[in-house]
Amino acid sequence: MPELPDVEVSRRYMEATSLHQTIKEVEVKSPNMLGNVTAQQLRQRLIDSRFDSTRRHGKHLLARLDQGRWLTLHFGMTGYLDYFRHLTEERPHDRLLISFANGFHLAYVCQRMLGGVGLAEDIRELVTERNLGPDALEVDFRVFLELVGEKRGAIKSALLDQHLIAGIGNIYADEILFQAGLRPQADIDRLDGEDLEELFKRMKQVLQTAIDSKVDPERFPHSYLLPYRDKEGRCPRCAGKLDRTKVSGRTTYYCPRCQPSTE
DNA sequence: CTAGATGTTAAGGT
DNA sequence: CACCTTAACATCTA
Repeated sequence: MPELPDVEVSRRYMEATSLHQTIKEVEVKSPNMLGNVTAQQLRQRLIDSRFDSTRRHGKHLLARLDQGRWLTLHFGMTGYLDYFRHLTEERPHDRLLISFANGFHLAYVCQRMLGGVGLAEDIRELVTERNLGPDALEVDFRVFLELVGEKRGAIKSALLDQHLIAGIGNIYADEILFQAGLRPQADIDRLDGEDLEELFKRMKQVLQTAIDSKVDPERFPHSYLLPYRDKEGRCPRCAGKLDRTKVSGRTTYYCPRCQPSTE
């Protein structure tokens, strides 16, 4: 679930469900997911406070508490939010459970526990602490060029590097490169200004389109790679068989015809 | 039973 | 230093 578009959709979900309600109870179900706070500190900060706004930076979601400070959530590979009324027995993957005065609950669910929960003074603190680059939806072309220009190696590695630009993960890196017609393994040094401009535009477009589609692959444009991203998958543009390889240690799908080698 | 999965980081090698 | 690959984290599914 959780790359930039997924986190943005979660942010809007939280915004639509969980603001301005007094927090009555906080249960830390998996204390090992807490980063820079203890369960006790987190409970103390949250209980009797209310969320009054949310922000996102890259794959991090932040919610401001009206008594100061921000709750920070990272979803790892399997995290999401669930706002619901009735608490049932079997919710094995709830890691943090927040209960509001109106009787509803907000659960931070994370099966694989690769994410994390913490507190931050403000967004700047989080960005500095995690050494994050600018958010992929906010970065402008000039800065994008500067950042990418100081990297070497495969272009996909640069897109995945949260310290360079924050928000893009394995799935959307492949989608962006497919839309830009660039091979994921392409050496950054071999890309010209036109390639980089196309990449920048497609990065914005793909991320925004995914958000607008509520990250539901069925709503994605038919020209998108994502639904075909599996063995036996075929290119939505030329119908040729996709290639599968590893880049930056991550499984990578691309169309060898529509994403020509820069050799 | 095994391999692999949307993330991040540490460790070792080139 | 900068890059690459691998393993590890905890858990489930094909």
